[in-house]
Formats: sequence, C-alpha cells, structure tokens
Amino acid sequence: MDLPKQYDPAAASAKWAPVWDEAGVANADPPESLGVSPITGEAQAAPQGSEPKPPHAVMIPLPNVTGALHMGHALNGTVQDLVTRWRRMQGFEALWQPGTDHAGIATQAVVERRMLEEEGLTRHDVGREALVNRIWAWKETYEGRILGQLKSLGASADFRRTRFTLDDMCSRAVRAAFFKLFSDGLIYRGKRLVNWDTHLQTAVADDEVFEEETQGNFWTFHYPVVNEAGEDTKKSIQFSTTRPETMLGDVAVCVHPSDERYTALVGERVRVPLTGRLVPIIADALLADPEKGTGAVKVTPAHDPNDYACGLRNGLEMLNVLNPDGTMNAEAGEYEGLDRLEARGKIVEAMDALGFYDGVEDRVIQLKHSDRSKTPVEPLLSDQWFVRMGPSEDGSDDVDLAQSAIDAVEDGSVRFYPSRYKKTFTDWLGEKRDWCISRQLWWGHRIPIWSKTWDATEYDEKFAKGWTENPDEDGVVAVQTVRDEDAGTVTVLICIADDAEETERGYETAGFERDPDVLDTWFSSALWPLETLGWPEDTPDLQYFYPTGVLVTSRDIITLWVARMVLFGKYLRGDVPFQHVYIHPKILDGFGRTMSKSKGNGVDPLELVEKYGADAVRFTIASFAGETQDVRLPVSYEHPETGEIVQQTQAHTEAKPEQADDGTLLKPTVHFPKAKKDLQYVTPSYEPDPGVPVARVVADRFEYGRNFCNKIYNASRFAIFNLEGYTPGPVDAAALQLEDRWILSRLARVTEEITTLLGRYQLDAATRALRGFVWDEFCDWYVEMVKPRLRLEEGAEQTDERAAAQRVLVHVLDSILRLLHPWAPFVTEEVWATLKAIAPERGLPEPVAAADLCALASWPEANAEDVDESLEARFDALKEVVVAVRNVRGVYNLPPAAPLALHLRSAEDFAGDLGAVAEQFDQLARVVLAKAGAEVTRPPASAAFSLSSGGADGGPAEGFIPLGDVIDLDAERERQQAEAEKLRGHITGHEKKLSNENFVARAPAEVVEGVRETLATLKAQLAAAESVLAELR
RNA sequence: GGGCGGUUAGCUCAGUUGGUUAGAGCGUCUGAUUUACAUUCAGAAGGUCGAGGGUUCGAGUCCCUCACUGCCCA
Repeated sequence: MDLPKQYDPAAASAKWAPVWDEAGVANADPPESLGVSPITGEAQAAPQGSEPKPPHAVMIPLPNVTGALHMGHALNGTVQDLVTRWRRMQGFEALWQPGTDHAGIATQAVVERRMLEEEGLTRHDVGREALVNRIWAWKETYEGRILGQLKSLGASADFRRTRFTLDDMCSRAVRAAFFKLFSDGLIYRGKRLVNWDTHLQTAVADDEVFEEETQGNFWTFHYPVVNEAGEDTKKSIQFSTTRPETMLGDVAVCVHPSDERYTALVGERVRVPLTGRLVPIIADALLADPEKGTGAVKVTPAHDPNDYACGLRNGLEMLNVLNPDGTMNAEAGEYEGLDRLEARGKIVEAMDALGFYDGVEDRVIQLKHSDRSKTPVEPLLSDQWFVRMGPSEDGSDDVDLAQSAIDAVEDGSVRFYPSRYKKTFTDWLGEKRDWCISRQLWWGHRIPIWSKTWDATEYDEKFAKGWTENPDEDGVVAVQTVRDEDAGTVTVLICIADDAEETERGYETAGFERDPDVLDTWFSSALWPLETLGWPEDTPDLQYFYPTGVLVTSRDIITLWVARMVLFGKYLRGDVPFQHVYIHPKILDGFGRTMSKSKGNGVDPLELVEKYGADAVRFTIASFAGETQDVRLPVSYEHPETGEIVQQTQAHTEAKPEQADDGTLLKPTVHFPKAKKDLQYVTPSYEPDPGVPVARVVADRFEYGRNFCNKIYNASRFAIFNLEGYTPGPVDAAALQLEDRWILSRLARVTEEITTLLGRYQLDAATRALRGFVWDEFCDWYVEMVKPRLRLEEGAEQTDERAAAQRVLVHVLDSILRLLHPWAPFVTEEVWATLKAIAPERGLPEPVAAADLCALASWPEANAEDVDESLEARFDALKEVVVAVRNVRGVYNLPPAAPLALHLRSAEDFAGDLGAVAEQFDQLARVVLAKAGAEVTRPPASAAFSLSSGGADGGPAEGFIPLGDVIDLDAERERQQAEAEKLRGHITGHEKKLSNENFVARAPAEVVEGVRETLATLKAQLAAAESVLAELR
C-alpha cells in the first residue's frame, strides 16, 4: 500500500465530487407512493419491506447574485451541508435546496453603476428591455460562480433542483401568491413617505440607507401672520430649516402646546410668501420642541418623516413638490423643472428680496444617503403597494398575517436556536406594520396589476352594476375599484392570475395599463420554501418535504425574510415552512466589522479552500458555529514565493485602485518588508492585473482544521499499514484489553454526545468533542498503546491477540470516519475507500459489510453496553502516571530515549492495573515498572511525584524515579517546594470552606463530602512532598 | 431612545441547570526525528474571568449599577 505522508485535499476533492454526483448522493426525491416529482422527474424507490424514509429538508438562504460569496456564506453553507449529511446518514431523505436570489435593487444598481463607469450610459439610454438583458447576463456569471463556490466546499445540495427567484417556476408562484393576496383584499395601494433615491429613481428600504455627516446650512425665515380676511398683520412667526425648497410644500406651522410665546397664535393662519398659501398654526407636542431654535417649525408632510406623522395626526394636506428625478414639480410654480438644490438658492434669494429672510449659519447635518447610489435620499410621498399585516380595520375578514406567524413561534411550531432570537421575531411582527412591496425598478417580478381610471360619473353610467360582476373571468382576474371623491375619479384595478396572456392583452387593448413597478425582492424569497417544492401545485415534493426541517441563517434577516416565510407559509399552505431556525454567528474581519461585499473586507472561501483544503475550512468553520453572536477572523497576506506573512490592516481593506499620472490604473499593494516587495492582492471589488505575482489571503485559524485532517489521515494510514492479515469477526470480551475497553467506552459516550449536540445545532461543541476524542484519546493513547500488539515479526504467524487488536482498531476507525464525514467529507471518503479494500467487513460486536461510500454509510449509534465509567476512571489514573513520568523527564531534561525505572507505592489493585499495561509504559513514557505495591519505599537519589488517587489507604499513590548521578538535588528540592506551596494554597481554600458552619450545614451532602475527600488527598500529597523534602535535606 | 449580545491567557474562543484546583487551539519558551503524522511528539510558562455593588454556605455562571464595544429596531 502506497500512501503519501500528507493528506492532499485538492486531489481528494477532484476525485470524490464526481463520484458523489454519479451516485446521486445529494439527490432527494419524494417516495414512490406519492408519485414522481415534476421537479426532478424521479421518485424514491420504495425500500424493501420497510417504511419510506422520513424527510429532512434544508432551504438555502438564497445568496444574491450581486457578487461572489465570502466567508460568512461559507459558514452558512458549511452548517447546512453538515446538518444535511448528518441527517442523510441517519436515514432521512435529506434535501438541501440550492438557488440564488435576483436581489432587485442591489443587482440593478451594480449593473447600472458598471454600465455608467464603463460606457457612460444610464438605464434610460438603453431602455427597460436592454437593461434587463444586461442584468440577466450578470446573473449568469455570478450564479455560476456562487454555485461553484458551494461545490468547492463540498456542498451536497440537490443541484438538479437549483432555482433562481426570477425563473419560470418561481415567477408562477409569485403570480399565484399575489393573486390570492389581492383577491382576499390583503393587497392595497396607498401613499407612503419613502426614502427616494433620485439617482436610481426608486424608493429604497430603511436598511438600504446610511447616514453621513455633511456640511450644510441652517437658514432662518419668518412667515407673516394673517387676519381672518387673509391680510398680513404686523405679527410674524420665525423658524429655521436646512431645506428651504420644501417651503413650497408647507401646509402648516407648528409650535409646542405649552409654549407660552405662541399660545395666542395657535389657530391663526400664516401666509407662505412664495406660494401665497394660507396655512394654520397648529400645536403638536410631538413635533415642536420649545427648547430648539425659535420653538416653531414649518410642516411639510410630503417631504419629511416627522412632518408626515404630524400631518397624519392633524389631518393636514400632503403637498408633494418634487419630481421623481429630484427636480421641482408643477406645484413649485415658477421653480418647476429646477433641480431641488438649484431651486434652494433661488428660493433663499427670493425670500430675501421679499424681506422674509433672517440669516443663515453653517451646520453639520446628518444626511441620509442611499446605499445603492451613494447619493442623498429625499423623503418623498408616493404611491406604493402594500400587504396588510394585521387584522382588517372594518373587521370584514379574520386574516391576520402577522399574528399567524407570531402564533407559530409562540406555540412552538417554529423553534429558534438559540431561543433568544424568538423575541426579535415576535417583537417586530407585533408592530404589524403593513409591508410595502413595490419597488420602482426594472429588475424583478413586475406587479401583475392593470389599471384604468374613469371620471366618476362616466364610470357610474357605464358600469351601473359595478365592475366586479364580470362573469367571464372568474378565477382569472380579481378586481378592486378605488373611488377618489376629491378628484371625482374611479380607478379599476385588475389583478390577473398566471397563464392568462390573452386576458392581459384584452385589458391592454381596452386601455388598461400595467403597473410599471416590480415587487420587493423579499416577496419572492418569502415564497422560497413553497415555490422550490412546486407550489401552487400540490406536488409530491411539497407533500413530502414541507414543512422543512431547519432553516440555517443569520440574525439580520429574521424580520425581513424568516418572518415573511412563516406568514406566507401559513397563509398559502396552512403550515409553517420549517420547524427549526438556527441562527449562526456572523463572521467579522480582524477589526470587528461584518464581512460584506461593499466594505471590501470579504474573504473568498475559494482562496482558503485552495490553501488549506475544503475539509479544513469546513472543520474550522464548524468550530465557530455555536450560540454566540460574532466570530472574528483576522487574515494575513502571504508572499507566494517566500511565504512571508503580513497581517491585514484596515488600510488594505479600504484601498481602491488609483489613476497614475500616465493614466494607468494602479492597484493597491501589500508591502512585504523581508522580501522588500509590494504585491497586489485579491479583493472582492476588483481583480489584480493579469500575470503579476499576487499575495494570497491566509488565516492561521484554518491550520486548526488542516492539521486535524492530516492527523486523521495519518492515523488511518497507520491503521491501514497494520491491517495485514485482518479478518472480520467478533471479539471475545475476554480478549479485550484494558485500552480496548477504554476506547470503546469513550467511543460510545462521544458518539452520544456528538449526536445530542448536533440535534441542538451546537456545532462548535460537537466539533471540539470530536477533535478531542480523535486526537487526544484515539491517537495519543489508544493507537500508541495498541502498537505493541500489532507488531508482527517478519514471517511470523498471525496471533489471536493481534487479530483482536485489528478488529477493535478497525471498528473504532470506521466509527470515527462516519462521525467525521459531515465535517470532512473528502478525507473521510478517501480513507473509507482505502479501508474498504483491506477491511470490507468490519465493526463490533458483529462485523457487517461497509457501505460503498462513506457519504452513504449510516450514522454510528452509541453502544450503551460499552460504557464503563469505573474503567474510565482507572484508565485515567494510568494516564496520570505516564504524564507524571514524562513530567519528570521534561523537568530534568532527560533524553526521551533514556530508559527510566518506576517504583510505585500504591494500593494492590492499582498496581495490578498498572502491571497489566506495563508493556505499554515503554511505548508511552520509556519507563519500566520496577516495583509496585503498598510496601514500596523511596529509593535514594530519586525524583518523586504523587497522584490524585490509587494509594494504599485510599489516598494518593506515590511514584519514585531513581535518577542516580543525574539527580540535581537543588532542582528536585525546588520542584518539591513549589509543589508543596501550591498544595498548601489549595488546602487553605478547602479548609476555609469546611470551617464555615453554614457550608457544612447547607450545602448538599455530596458536595461537602467531595470537598472533604479532596482535602484529604491534598493533605496526603502535601505530606508526600514534605517527606521527600525532609529526605533531601 | 428601546431591544439583543459581547468583555475569560499575548491572539481567537469554550465554560450545559451556581459546587472540588477555570479549559482549548494558535503563539511563546525548553527538549525531541529507528517509520502513522514536524501539518508531529513530550514538557513548561501564562488568567485577581471589564469595574463596582448585591443575593448565596458558595458566583466566570444569578440580580443591580457603570464603562467600553457590536448588532437590530425607532
């Protein structure tokens, strides 16, 4: 057998990924009894004479196609794959549903920005269709890259089912969902003050807005108070503003009700000079602050969120003075068509000329900017579509979407891990704020509403019985009529269900126009668990996999996404979309900032996979995934030739390419002092120049996983080298040695522990438990101890002893490979294949044929009969002896090869245990057990140590190692002194505790007894150290 | 302003319902290469658990206040 000394992850990935594909490892289908899936065209073959497999589905939190994945996604994907592979091994039909999200505004903004930078074109230059085509091309690139990244991590997702939120299947579900909501009266059109991005000409959500300090001005003006006839009086009211152009939209002036300066004026009217509008002076405690400025403020409900709220409270008119592109509209009179900033200057001048201008000061203003275009947003009142979240105001129906989702979490049908996130979910839904679902974009699901407006009288004459009585199109169209009494119009809104193109054309011919807006991205992603399984069809997939098992995601989309999936799931399918939600930590960079594409601090998992291997990245990342909130991941840059490492600084992440004097683009570099070189590096925002040497991103935390993978690979290599002559078969209990029984006991307990931890999504703890077992117990102790039994002289006959050792070793290794597989699929599969060639049948108590692939093997079950607590305790005592001997060797700086003798004063049974494994002592500590028993005395010129148990009288056993000439009496004295000091400290602590009457009286008896026992041991250990010291004097 | 986290060894993090002497990986120091693995092995040093108060026989763990820090919502 020829196995390289080091595990080669790249080779294993290249080898096994195609094999899994071929075997359909990741394919998941509904059972034959439900029929063939229309999605995959397949059904699960009925297992012979057994129940169909239980389902377990995981829906990927669809990554958006704006860019490639970073380490945060890698964590998310690793967790999902780990859970999926684990459940698959447990016998579930495990589906991991992959796919990507069109991410409306984000993707459109990226493509538009690039188009402008590279070609100087705006979307209006190219038009709707051409822009959408360009975005599709972008999507193709990044979808491919994202799926490639997932595959390189070893994702066992069912790629036959890959979906994209704008594909036909998802679009159909969106249409069906929208139609049902509209028919049920849960969708309505209304006015709303939105964050308007004048550059992209769309509303942006609150979470797409950031605040930035900007140098601005604070102008002060006054409006004249008028009498009942509307004529100016001598009185006036003064206020200040940062946006004078909004004066054109002023509909009131507001003061605080308790502000005595203005009490007399409340109820009077003022004249807005530039518009001539007469507006009231109102009192509103929530808007006006008597402490600030003059205490009076102008009110522009259509252009300020606070004013908007005030307008609603006081029934004020909403007067919009802006066009969508940021210029002034017809309401602005002579200023119509001017950009708002241009108008601002002219308006100040005009007010000055009229004598209403009172001065200006400089001021730093917190200005909201659009995250998409990086330009300032304007609050703007506009028509938007909404989904009603709470109960209907008139009580006409009993649908309460938000409440249904709250109930699902309250009654436990949806459970959060960790549970603290439940509150985020229910608190947010509890506000029951209607969901604004329209976006003024071209990239997305176009709203399936056609509308036409009539003059009210004309409408009434024409449709005396009302529009809704159109009998022909029942079930295909849904209708709402909206009567605007002020304008004297009636608007008919038609929602058309899918597959009704003829109907659509018909309405368009009749003069109906389709709404130009598209739906909020979250509308389609809220349908993800339904639409991917075939909804609105009642497919076998939906019947079988829905509700899914667990949603694995990050806390920042609990409200935006998780909540909406739950309420849509309940509303549309009558059941929750998933039973568990595991919220994993977020990956931060070395400076504590969330990894994100826009910050430039994202690390491409592919770079790390290439450097450390997919298994290593997965294993390390899984060790992060517990119940905590954040994990820091500092990274460095590595010189590709010298290996020199330079830590990443914030400057590296923030650097942007710069234009040189000669016009070439200079990419940022990282400086390597030793190599005296500056090298370019990869970031998510741009590529290095082709052909130049590039610094590679490294993160030493991943050595944790890499080293572990190499460790398990080499432990397997050792086993495989020692399996010559292996035969399958049971092992007599009598043939099991102490170390065999110990490792089997530990295996049973660790298997149980890992299974429990995975069930709670505590992957970090599960990872540690697995690593500790494999490395610190199996490799460091069991493998070392079994070595003598495996040795076979050249040409010698196989012995029973060796055969038993091989069977135990193979059994434990087999279990380890299966336990480790969900973390490290490639290395386990690689070893599995090699092992299968030598030991195709294996396992205890009875050997069975190994599965063809580790990925298809069954999850190990803990054998409770193997657990032996007292044996583990005895074994720990033996380990303690070995450690103590090694300690002496280390302290005396004795060469590891120099043989030592051990004299042990202990109880007889302990001496017996030790005698039973005495052979291995040579292997473990190069020490020969010379004497053991109660009567052993300390030989002269020896180093001494005491253990925590095993003594003749129930106290600690003592060990002595004769050192002869090498003994350094001073050093030994010093060592024993230090030991005695430490013991005295502990003894004082324990004595203090026991001298406290309250402790003895009130603490549980076993705790008190424990302290007493420990104290006795400590005292005995101290006595031993003191007697050694006395002899050394 | 409201809510949820975090602060434990030089770094990155564990520490389950309060209970014996607070752990790991990396890093540091010392020593080791007859064959599973130097991506290794053995040993060592290193922490008044953010500060202050309280509850308790007993607090890293529970409660309060404060400081610093992150996220979410307004």
